[in-house]
Amino acid sequence: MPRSTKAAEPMLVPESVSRQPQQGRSKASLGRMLAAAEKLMLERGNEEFTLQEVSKGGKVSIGSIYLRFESKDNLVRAVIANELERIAADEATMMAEVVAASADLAAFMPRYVESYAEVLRQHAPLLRLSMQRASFDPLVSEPGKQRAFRSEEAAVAAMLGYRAEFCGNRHEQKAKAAFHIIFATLARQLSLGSTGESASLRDWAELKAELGRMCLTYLKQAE
Amino acid sequence: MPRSTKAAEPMLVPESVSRQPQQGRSKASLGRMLAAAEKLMLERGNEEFTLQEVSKGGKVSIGSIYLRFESKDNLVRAVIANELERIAADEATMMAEVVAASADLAAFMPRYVESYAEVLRQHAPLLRLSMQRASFDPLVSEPGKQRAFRSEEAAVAAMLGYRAEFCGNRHEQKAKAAFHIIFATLARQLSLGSTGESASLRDWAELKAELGRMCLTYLKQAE
Amino acid sequence: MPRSTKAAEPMLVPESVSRQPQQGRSKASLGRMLAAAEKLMLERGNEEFTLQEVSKGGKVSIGSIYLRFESKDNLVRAVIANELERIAADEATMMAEVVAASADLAAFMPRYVESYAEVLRQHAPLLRLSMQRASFDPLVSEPGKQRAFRSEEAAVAAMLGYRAEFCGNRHEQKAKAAFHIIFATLARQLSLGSTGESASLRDWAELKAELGRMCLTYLKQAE
Amino acid sequence: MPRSTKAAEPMLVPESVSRQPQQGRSKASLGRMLAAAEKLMLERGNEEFTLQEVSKGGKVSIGSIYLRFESKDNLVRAVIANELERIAADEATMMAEVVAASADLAAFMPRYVESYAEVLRQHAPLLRLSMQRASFDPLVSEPGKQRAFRSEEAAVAAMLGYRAEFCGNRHEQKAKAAFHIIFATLARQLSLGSTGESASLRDWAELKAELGRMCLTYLKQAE
DNA sequence: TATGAATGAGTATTCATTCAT
DNA sequence: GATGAATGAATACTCATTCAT
Repeated sequence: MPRSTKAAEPMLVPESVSRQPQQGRSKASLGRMLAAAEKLMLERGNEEFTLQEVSKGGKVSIGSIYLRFESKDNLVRAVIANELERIAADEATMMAEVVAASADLAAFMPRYVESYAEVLRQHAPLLRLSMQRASFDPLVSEPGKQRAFRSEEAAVAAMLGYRAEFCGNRHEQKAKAAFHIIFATLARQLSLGSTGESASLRDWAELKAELGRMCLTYLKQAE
Repeated sequence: MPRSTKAAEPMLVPESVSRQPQQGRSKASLGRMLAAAEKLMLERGNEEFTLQEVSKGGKVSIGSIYLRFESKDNLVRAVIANELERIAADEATMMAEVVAASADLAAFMPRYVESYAEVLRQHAPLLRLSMQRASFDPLVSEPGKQRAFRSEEAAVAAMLGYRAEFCGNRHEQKAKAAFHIIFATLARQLSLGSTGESASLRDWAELKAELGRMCLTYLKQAE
Repeated sequence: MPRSTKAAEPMLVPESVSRQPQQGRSKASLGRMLAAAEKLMLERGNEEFTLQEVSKGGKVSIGSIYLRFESKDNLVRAVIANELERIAADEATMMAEVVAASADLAAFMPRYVESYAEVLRQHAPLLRLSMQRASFDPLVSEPGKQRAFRSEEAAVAAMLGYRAEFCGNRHEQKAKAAFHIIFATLARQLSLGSTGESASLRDWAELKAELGRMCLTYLKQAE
Repeated sequence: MPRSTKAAEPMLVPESVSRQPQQGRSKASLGRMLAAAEKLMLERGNEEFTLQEVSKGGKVSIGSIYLRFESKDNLVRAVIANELERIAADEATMMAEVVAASADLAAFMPRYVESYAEVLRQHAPLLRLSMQRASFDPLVSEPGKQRAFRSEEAAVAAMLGYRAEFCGNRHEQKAKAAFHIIFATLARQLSLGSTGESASLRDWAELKAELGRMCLTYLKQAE
């Protein structure tokens, strides 16, 4: 793809890039082509595979792929969209569990950092591909932004559940800042944004601990 | 490049990817080809240009390019290496100025965050390319890590200059954590890691302020 | 079709390319597919359409098309054959009227040229497609020749009805020549043979008049 | 080609579709690719060949073809343009000879018909391809029209050289009509416009004779 | 040194035809 | 009879790299 995309519906749910609701045999073959494509994307990179390979690996004909997807680009987007849906679900579950288990902010913050890190870590490989692609494909970046915004809302809401413990009065603002800083730090450590210069701190576990501590101190003690 | 790299010398100084110390006319034409390549990379992306275009834009023959660089990949790496050197220089200057102007940690932290953000912002476009490429090219990611490590050392040293004000006794560890968190947050906000999901906080200026405040509180008050 | 044709029955009546005498619903759907194909052929060219499109436009399944026609080629031939039948009918009617209305050769010739031109003009679009296809498909060119031969016979017979006025004694030969020249000139002017270089005479009406005059003079006065 | 063409310079001289004036080895390889393409076009039809085949047959690399021609379409156009130039030259020579050898119109007309028929016959195969292509490619049809117009001018001028013998006073008009009728008849007989329904007159030699006679009678005796 | 013409492997996409239902 | 999902062969074009001059 020469780094440009057509008109474009802004949503990246699997339905917007795939073609028809499938069932039975069709659904199975759709699954096989998505799985084959995902495998290749993870091994080689977002676009570094051929449809020939997907056809072979997924035991589907080339024509079948074009029956479901308008283009190779849309196949790539579908793989990403699928993963983003799984992540959103995991994130929601995680957040509910963390809130339920945390009596106060001091319990919440480290647990949240740790759990969020784990969710991201589990999905890191495809998340990385998703973010790489988002850097030039609006059909991926737009819905990605939506999703990030909903993550922020959920996290901010959870923190504000402990607002009685907050210091100062810019509660929401501070919660937002905390979320951004947490996400940025975790993403970087998991090399989501890129691989390059991350992971130089000997102890990643340690950074997570400091991150929780920092946010806790910030929310409770910064004016 | 199909995501693989040959032998691979681990350094990415301009000399390791370029061929020989140039002089006079040769040096000028080397400059023109680097400038032409950089322009194209910024306009289109890391590899989305042809050597034909570099040849035209830089008024150098294709043969000349291969006289200086073993491959197109090495040309790309040289452009990146050049920029990384400029960044390192700017960063060192910036750090010296910030330290000189800051009497205590409360003065240092916000000024450092602000100034570092500015340095990164100025170099963001090529830095973005550099990080994209680092995600699959060890010849870019390895030296990138080195450079990041030196940035960390400098920042940690600067913060430790104010260690008397630190709370607790894990001084170095906390300084390292602060640096990581600052860098990750700034990088993300500048879309260095990718573009996708960044920049959802209304006020980027505000995030920088919070970031400084958070680190300050953390260093001075977290046990 | 890569310019080759199988076995090949030499007739191109609709029955030879279609499969069975249809009736009721089937006949209606046959009509719809022929109409849809004709529409597409006129819009885009002889083969520049897909069966998918015929299926959609004619509200018939792809399978249905293959139930009636052995191949896409035969569908195209059927569209052409249908049109050729319509033309033959129009031509016969036209000829009868012209003869009935013409007392002598001086009345007949211009009227015939004019009327024949009108018949060809009305059918020009499909006639053009027919002739394009005939250039490489014997299944179209062979029956086309038959039809042209019958046109010639009818025209020659009509002219010979006025043989008393002919000069010289190679009556039939001259009538044939006149027919050929008339047909060739009209066909060219209507861009039947191709589009290219036709229609450069300012006044097409004028050319028809000259054509009639020329043939009249030729038949009555050439030795 | 999906039957549409870009902006388009209206001329179809070899220079407008080819890329650079060649010399030496380059010129030879350009010649080989044109010859190979022409051979394939004559065997199969205008576009019914692959560049792979041209590469093999002409002993040139695919890349070389694209070095000379922007597209396969332009290669086809170049083959046609070359032939059109040769035809124009032959036609001019022929016309000069015919005029030089003809004392009066009675000598000129049959000789002209005969000679023009011969020129067209010699070039018939490629001329046929040219006209087929012209039916949908303006880059071929436009210059084709120009060329036809110049043919008309030359023929009309030649006939008017004998205007003293003309009857009536619409001299130019009649000469034009005669040319059109001659060209149309010859073209049709040579199956230039298509193949289909031509050549049904037993004796093609005879038709040419009648054609000459008809035009002669027309010019000298039609009022 | 310097040039830039020549090379040719590699790949997304279309669409006539088949055949299980 | 009717359907339309599945098949997969076939092909124009790009561009990094080489090497004769």
